[in-house]
Amino acid sequence: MLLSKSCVYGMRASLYLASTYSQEYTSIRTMSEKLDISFHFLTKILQQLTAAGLLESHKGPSGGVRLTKPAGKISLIEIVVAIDGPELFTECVLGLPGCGIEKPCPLHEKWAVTREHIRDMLAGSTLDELADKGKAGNLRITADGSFVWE
Amino acid sequence: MLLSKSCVYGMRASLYLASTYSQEYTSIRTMSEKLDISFHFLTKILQQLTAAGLLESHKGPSGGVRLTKPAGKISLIEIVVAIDGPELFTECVLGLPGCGIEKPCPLHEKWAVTREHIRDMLAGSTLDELADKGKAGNLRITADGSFVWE
DNA sequence: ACTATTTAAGAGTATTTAGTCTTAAACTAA
DNA sequence: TTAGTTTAAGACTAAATACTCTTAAATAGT
Repeated sequence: MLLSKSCVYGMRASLYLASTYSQEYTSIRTMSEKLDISFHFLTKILQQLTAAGLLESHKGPSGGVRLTKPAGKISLIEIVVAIDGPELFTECVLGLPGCGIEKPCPLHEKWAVTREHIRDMLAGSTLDELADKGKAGNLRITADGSFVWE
Repeated sequence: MLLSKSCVYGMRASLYLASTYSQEYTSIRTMSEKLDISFHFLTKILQQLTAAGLLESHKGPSGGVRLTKPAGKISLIEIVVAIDGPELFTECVLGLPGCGIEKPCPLHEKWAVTREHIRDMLAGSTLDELADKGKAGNLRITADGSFVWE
């Protein structure tokens, strides 16, 4: 699996937030229900995004979370790095510690190219671009396709 | 992590076998020591490659495993699919079941391109190409770099 | 036949990831 | 100030992955 489940859930929730265009806080409970993700688990994941500065949260009634930046300024790679860490883009595909120019593995060069391709794909995908595309085509972000963009 | 540890170990062992150019069986014990991989764990992994038809094994004294095809005819993708399965190349990056042309996720198209890039990289890397490169540059296939190509 | 060697197979353990549950703390509104 | 709502945090459980150990089966050499 390329990305952890936590990471994928974080991406889906971020897309949800991007789709609301709202300055208001969105409650995690609401998101968990619409996205069909366990509330407590989603809470933990969004705490990571909050700690990373991608979201800000507010407690109490009418509290919740919201993006700290315009959705057009947030790309998927920020979410991936915040949750899964930078390892995908820094580590050897054979898992060899310190694999680099000095003493590379046989796959080092090819993997470096592929890795950059993955990074570019994620860095070139902003939340608002994907949310707009999702809205326009009523695309799926839940397993059963039940999610309705607003 | 892109590939499981089992998969990475299977790749390293396959590179080892490719580097020996040998028609003989190589014992798993020897490989486990030179590659610094737990013997029993490596045995299990190589059983998967044997079941997939990439290796053939022989029991008893002077037994072991060997490639069933010339190393130039085996590419990394065969090892990846044999051990990690085809999911990396078939599944949605957001983990949505049945994500496809009919009802895709917002990342579907971009991921399809990236996925093919990864597949091409693995399909275009044969064991003998990598083993030759490893030998020529004394490249690393163990964590401590202690492995010596023969 | 017997013994040593080697892979096969299955049970068992450890670690990581995924997910749940409970309590605390912050906040809003009445 | 009290009650209800919401995120924060930590302990806990479940499942998947990673790894270990034991026994069986096959084989080769004596």
